[in-house]
Amino acid sequence: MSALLPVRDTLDVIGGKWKLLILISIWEGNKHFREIERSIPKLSTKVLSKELKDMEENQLITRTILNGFPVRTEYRPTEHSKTLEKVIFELYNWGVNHRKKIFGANSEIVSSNRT
Amino acid sequence: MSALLPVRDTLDVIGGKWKLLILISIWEGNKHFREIERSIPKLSTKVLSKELKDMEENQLITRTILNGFPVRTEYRPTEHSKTLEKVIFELYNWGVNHRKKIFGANSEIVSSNRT
DNA sequence: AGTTTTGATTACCTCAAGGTAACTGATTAC
DNA sequence: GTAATCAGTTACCTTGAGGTAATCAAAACT
Repeated sequence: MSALLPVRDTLDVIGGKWKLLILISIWEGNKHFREIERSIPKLSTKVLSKELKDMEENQLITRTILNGFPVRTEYRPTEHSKTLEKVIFELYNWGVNHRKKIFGANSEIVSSNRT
Repeated sequence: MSALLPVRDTLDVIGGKWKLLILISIWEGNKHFREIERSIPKLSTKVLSKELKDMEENQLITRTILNGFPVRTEYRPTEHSKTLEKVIFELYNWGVNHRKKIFGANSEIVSSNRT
């Protein structure tokens, strides 16, 4: 069944290692390239650059170049990006519940095997 | 922020190319290995085998071996798996909306560049 | 004996996401 | 002139998900 296409679309938009972290960083108020980069440990400029492009294409953020002294770019979240909050909340919710189901009581202790 | 850990968990469980297709196939009533395999074009036995194991670990399905003639295994969806329906619906919903936003009117025509 | 069907496992290959690191170009400050 | 800061780009490498194909074991049928 390809009623799954829209699901795939969504997963493409928020999937991958960095997209959500970057989006949240921008939601939190980080506007400039280096600012966002510094707010996320281990994130490289190459990956950030690519992800920001993707996110702009998907209309999750806007990019504005401020001409001036040491050249600044400003990234801002769109209203459209805010509609993701509900989706993310559902994913979060299910995840919390799933952890309880799988690990029981000690959900916090087990499985910190992710970067 | 690692409040994203549960989100990652959820994405791990439903992410990847095949997991949702397999889950839906089982939801639809397919019970046996070959039956599931045949219901999903291009899915190889190796991948199916691996995904079914993952899904069993994540308590989305149960596996029962029926001893008999040409050995049969029975896969069945759990109640826990049903709690994913809401999540999938949200992903679907957002995806549909996103398509409209990005492609406008001709959402159906554009971007069938996925297998 | 040989083929078919079930449910897999194993070895090998491919490809894209992501990681590493060096470099560009513009401008201001030292 | 040299360094620093901003916003990237480019070339190269690594890793893991997934694809391909052969093989295994057990029983039933022919």
